[in-house]
Amino acid sequence: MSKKGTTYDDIARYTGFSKTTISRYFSKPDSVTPKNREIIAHALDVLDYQSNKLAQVLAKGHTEFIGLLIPNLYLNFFGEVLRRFLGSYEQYGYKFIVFDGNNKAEAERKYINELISYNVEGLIVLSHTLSSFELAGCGVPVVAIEREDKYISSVNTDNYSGAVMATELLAGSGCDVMLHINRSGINHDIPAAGRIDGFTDVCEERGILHEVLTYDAETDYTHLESQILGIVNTIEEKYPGKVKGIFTSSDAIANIVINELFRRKKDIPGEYRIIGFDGSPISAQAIIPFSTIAQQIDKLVGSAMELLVDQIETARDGAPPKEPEHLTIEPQLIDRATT
Amino acid sequence: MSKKGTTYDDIARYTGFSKTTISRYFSKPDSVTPKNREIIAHALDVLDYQSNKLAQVLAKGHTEFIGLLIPNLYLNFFGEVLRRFLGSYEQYGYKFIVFDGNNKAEAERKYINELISYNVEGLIVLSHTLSSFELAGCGVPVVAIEREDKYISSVNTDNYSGAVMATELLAGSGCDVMLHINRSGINHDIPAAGRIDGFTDVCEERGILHEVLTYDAETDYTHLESQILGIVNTIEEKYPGKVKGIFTSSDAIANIVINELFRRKKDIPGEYRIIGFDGSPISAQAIIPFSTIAQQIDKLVGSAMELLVDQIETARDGAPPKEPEHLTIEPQLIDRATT
DNA sequence: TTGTAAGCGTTATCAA
DNA sequence: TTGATAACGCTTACAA
Repeated sequence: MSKKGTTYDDIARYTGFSKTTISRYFSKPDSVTPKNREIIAHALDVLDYQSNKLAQVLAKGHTEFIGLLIPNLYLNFFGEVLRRFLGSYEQYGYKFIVFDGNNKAEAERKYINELISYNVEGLIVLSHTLSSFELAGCGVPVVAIEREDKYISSVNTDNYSGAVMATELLAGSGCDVMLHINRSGINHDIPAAGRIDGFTDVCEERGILHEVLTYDAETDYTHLESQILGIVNTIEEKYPGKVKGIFTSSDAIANIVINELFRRKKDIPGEYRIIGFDGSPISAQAIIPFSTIAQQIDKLVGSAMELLVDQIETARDGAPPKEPEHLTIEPQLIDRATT
Repeated sequence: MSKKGTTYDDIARYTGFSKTTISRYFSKPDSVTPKNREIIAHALDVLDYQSNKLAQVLAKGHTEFIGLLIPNLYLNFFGEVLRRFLGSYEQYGYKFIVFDGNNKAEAERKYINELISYNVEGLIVLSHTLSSFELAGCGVPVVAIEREDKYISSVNTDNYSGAVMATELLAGSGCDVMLHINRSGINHDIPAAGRIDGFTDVCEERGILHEVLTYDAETDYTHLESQILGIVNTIEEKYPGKVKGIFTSSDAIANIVINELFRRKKDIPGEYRIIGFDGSPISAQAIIPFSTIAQQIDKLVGSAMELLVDQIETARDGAPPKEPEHLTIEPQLIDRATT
């Protein structure tokens, strides 16, 4: 360290005490006489002491670091999640080392290794590139959020129940046909698959005409937009004159749909009724603030931290790891002008 | 550490070499015979060795940690900035410990102390709560982005030139009156003040009727929106029938203005011409994708990293800190349908 | 209440 | 090419 670097040794020399006493001044102040405490406090001040957590960590064994693996920050959802985790510092005292894996498996493996070698005590994983099986074997507690989670603990939004709420809201208002827009090739083991199932189940139960329309994994916004505009065309052509209820798998998509319908001067919520998913800011900032199924991000994050901290603490005690635990957070219906 | 924790000692014992040789195997492989290298490699594999960077750091003195202090992640700008910093890992190898100070000075001080005690080698500061004077005294190199920067190095968008571009674009298209919307009480020592100056200077130079309209620091989106809607009313009442050029200090505000004017079926870009600032996604996703002055976030971040890494390296050599350096990045005009 | 000494997992400096 | 040995800054028995 080329920095100042006042150490316990310096304080000890300056005060005439031993290193141990200085250490105890911090860890067990009561075991030092008030008078000596003052002496040490003074020395600390004079020598401008800055604690060195890293040395502390090495000696003691826990870093209070948590590794955070996110897929991107472009989507508001992940930014919001990250913000809550960072904010949890006040409550839990864990610091976060964040990596953006960019959906590249090799990169994510590398980052996990980096994280492990910095002795992170746990991992929060939001990216979906690596299998939970692989993650389970990385040597530290792992908690997943909204991703495939067979072999690791996780916290997920109850996507199925959210989809049911959305679909029932639309169905209840008497739509002639129900449409759901989602990405193609959604695998059944990821939580978000519940959005499709919930939609389909409600429609079938009620015997309403319905269809799931899909788009390919987007490369960027323009690509996504052009695909969605294509879907809007399809809908217009296929269901003219009918009252259409549209449930989109994200707010970003709902926004594109609403913009286009608004430009075409369609009647919302007369001919079209629309509801998104996520509860991201765009739902409130769109040309028509729209209804959405809001994920309770604070609860997702809060539960994830509780799960992880609990596992970290049992790991510290040398106890064997517990069975993976899966928590579920209910989403909330935000009813706005589009339904 | 309750974890596996294979160490050089274990490898040494297993192979019959000394700790030193194991260390050298990693740092100077050439100084170990190929044959012995194989032996060690094999032991590493068998014992499932995971390197311990923390111990390495303690011994060698640099952490390759950079502390990042951001004001929030709600604004897309900061999320995007964070994303680029995280992405710079590939190039520079620095890890980031991120804190969200939430604009609370006490919290930020505390976080800086935390960061220092984790031996971060440098600090990137985007939050604007603490003075650059205070930051300059924190003992490690600091680089600021888009904030007051008198006593520390910094990278800023050329806000003045961006405002000039925006204003000239509007003025050149023949507006009767020019309006600029910005927050009230902008201090003159922050870079963003250039947005007002650029606007005013161009208008005065060209002798165009102009006005700066301000709103109070927002508490949340709804609060901001209601203030902006008030401003839109003012504009409508004050300048009926005139061709109005509006330059807003952010894309978020431009979006609110455009939504409202669109709802009121105003002619854009006939009666109203609008340009935002930032280049955030909303400018492309709005009901009318709008013109904006885009900050080149990749360049801001790239330059900040170069500045900081340079300072970190001179600090490692024990050299005295250099004079603060101030870099400026030109923003880019994105010309869309609203101008 | 205080001090001694060993240890945490590396790297660095000498010798051999 | 390899190995002792002493750091790095702190914690933690165990003694005093």
